[in-house]
Amino acid sequence: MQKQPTIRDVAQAAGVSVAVVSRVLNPGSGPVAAATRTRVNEVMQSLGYHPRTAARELKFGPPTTLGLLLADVSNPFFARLADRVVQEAHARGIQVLLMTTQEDDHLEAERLATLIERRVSGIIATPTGNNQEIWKKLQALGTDVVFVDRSIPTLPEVDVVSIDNFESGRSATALLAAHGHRRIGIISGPATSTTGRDRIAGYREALEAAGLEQDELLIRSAAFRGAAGGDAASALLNLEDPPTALVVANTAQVTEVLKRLSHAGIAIPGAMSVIVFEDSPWTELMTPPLTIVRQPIDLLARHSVQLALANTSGRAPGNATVIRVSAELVERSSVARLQLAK
Amino acid sequence: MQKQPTIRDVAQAAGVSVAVVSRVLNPGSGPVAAATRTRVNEVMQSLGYHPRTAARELKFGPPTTLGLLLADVSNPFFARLADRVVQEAHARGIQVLLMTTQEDDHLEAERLATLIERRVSGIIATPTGNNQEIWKKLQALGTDVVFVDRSIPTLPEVDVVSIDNFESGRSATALLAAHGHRRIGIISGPATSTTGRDRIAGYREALEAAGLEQDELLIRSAAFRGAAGGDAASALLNLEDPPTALVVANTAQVTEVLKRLSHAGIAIPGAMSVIVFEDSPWTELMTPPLTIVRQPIDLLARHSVQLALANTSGRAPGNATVIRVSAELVERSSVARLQLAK
DNA sequence: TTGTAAGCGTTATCAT
DNA sequence: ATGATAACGCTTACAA
Repeated sequence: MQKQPTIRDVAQAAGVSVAVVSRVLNPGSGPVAAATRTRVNEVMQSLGYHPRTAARELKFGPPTTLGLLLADVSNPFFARLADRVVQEAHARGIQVLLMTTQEDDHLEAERLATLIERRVSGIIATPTGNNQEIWKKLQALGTDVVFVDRSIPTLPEVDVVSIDNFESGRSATALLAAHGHRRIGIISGPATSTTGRDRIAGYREALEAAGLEQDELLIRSAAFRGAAGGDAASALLNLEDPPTALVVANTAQVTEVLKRLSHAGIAIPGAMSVIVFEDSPWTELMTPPLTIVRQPIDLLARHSVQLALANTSGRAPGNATVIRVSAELVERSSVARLQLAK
Repeated sequence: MQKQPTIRDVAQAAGVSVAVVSRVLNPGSGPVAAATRTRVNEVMQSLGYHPRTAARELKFGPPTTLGLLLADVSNPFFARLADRVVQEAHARGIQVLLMTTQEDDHLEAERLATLIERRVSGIIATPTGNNQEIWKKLQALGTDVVFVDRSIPTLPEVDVVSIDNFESGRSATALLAAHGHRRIGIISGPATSTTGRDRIAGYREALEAAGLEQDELLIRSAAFRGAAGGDAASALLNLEDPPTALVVANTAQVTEVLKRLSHAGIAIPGAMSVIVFEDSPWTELMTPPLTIVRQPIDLLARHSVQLALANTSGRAPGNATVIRVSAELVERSSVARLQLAK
């Protein structure tokens, strides 16, 4: 346990002033003789000197840290997003403070408070939907806020990066309709989430285009986490006229749904066609391999980091950047033509 | 974009000195009249004041940030570990700086450098195995370093939290031997990783206990990431006397291995029994449900955070804390009795 | 090319 | 109970 050397120690040991040391630390900041530079560098080396970030940040606001506020990192989708965001950020010399909300807006508020205190330059978040005043304040403070995956409709001034949920919901549903299904169920996130809302809108559009009747009973909003997805599945199965096809619009819910189907002895795709929003490697290893909507996580991450670092602080209100990347419908074997024979 | 109010602004607006404001900010630090306190609080509220962490950190070394340096967050095991670590840390008011190495020791060195500059109080890491001097230096600097999941044998002075890899490898292998298998293959991490090393040691022990011959050809070390696991599987299958059972000792490799088996038309568990170190929900949904070694991620996370925050800086060398939690062998259906009939 | 000194926002030690 | 004021480690005019 040794005491950390400061810039002053280095200066003294090298026989120069702190200003000189600072200049060799930040190259562009001023002239320094080549000989002095190497000498100072040597001293830093031998002393094991490392400039202290906290002290640096004190001078100018630090565009050196990004907040990443996710619902839940144990969800593979968010985990991979985090992985990519971290890599993108590091490539630009930016560090990432990771926080989770567990979909709890109270926790979210707490996290945002510490993010404010840290004066992070940008925040990439999957917002719970509440805490709107805080988000506004953050922006007013000059923080670059980017919503990823979902957004808050009543906060149009915030940048958003997500897939085209409407189109994804539409095309998934259309695929099922094209296979002859007339009773198509959809399990989606909470009604407050734009993700769920847009996917359901796309779903409705597809039904209409296919001339199918819309039945509100077939539309289930379930919490993102926990067993809610499974409960929704059970409810659908217990309908007097149950669906023959399912769009499961959330990663965390898929496993629950599949468990229920399996327990109920409902075969995929024989008795039930399934499409899921998910892209884990294991979807391909299932029996049968699952037809999925693949989200381009790399793109989501790249755009998010880019926006969060854009320093668009002083822009006119109303012109938020909205980036919608298209998701890919990957057809495998969990969707089959409807068996007309009962 | 408004300028952030400082403690001085608050003091002025409240008609008091900065010292008083500081005292209401840090309750135990000194007396302040109840009336003044509420007035100051009101002013802070209306001004939207938030104390700046960077300035605080400048004074005393900040036990307020933890570095979490993982190989890869897209790996579900690490992702869930990250999730738990973040929650544990937040519960104690600590923030987490997330970094990844991609198993690249050069990247690791860079990340460690920034962690040093940030003066984090502790680091939880899955080390690549190199950069030993840097780890030592970190400790000398008083940083609480904790290796999780794996460790570096030549760095015995670092705290470690992991499952009992030896026992896990042993019991998994013993289970296969008990099912009559005599040719048991193991695919593990790189030989440099303690994780792989210990699991293989346990594997050997089990073979010996069962009176089975050890064949080095059945032991495959493969890189943690990429398709290496699949290649190892192929190599094993091409042996003149191929194994009838497999222990796959790494999360990321499992999917690759299963793909190869599937492509080769080798049925599980009919033609090949399989045990994997993995605990994603999907292992249960596979056909057949996979027999797994389940790692108690919660415990790993909790102990790691605890150690990383223990501030054991000044302890005598040599008495590093090593915590081994036991993993659970969950028997499902991917292990079957060896079919003697060829 | 190098050195001096004044901040950055906060806490802590004195006095008052 | 409150108020000046000196740190903390670094950057940056401005001087030399």
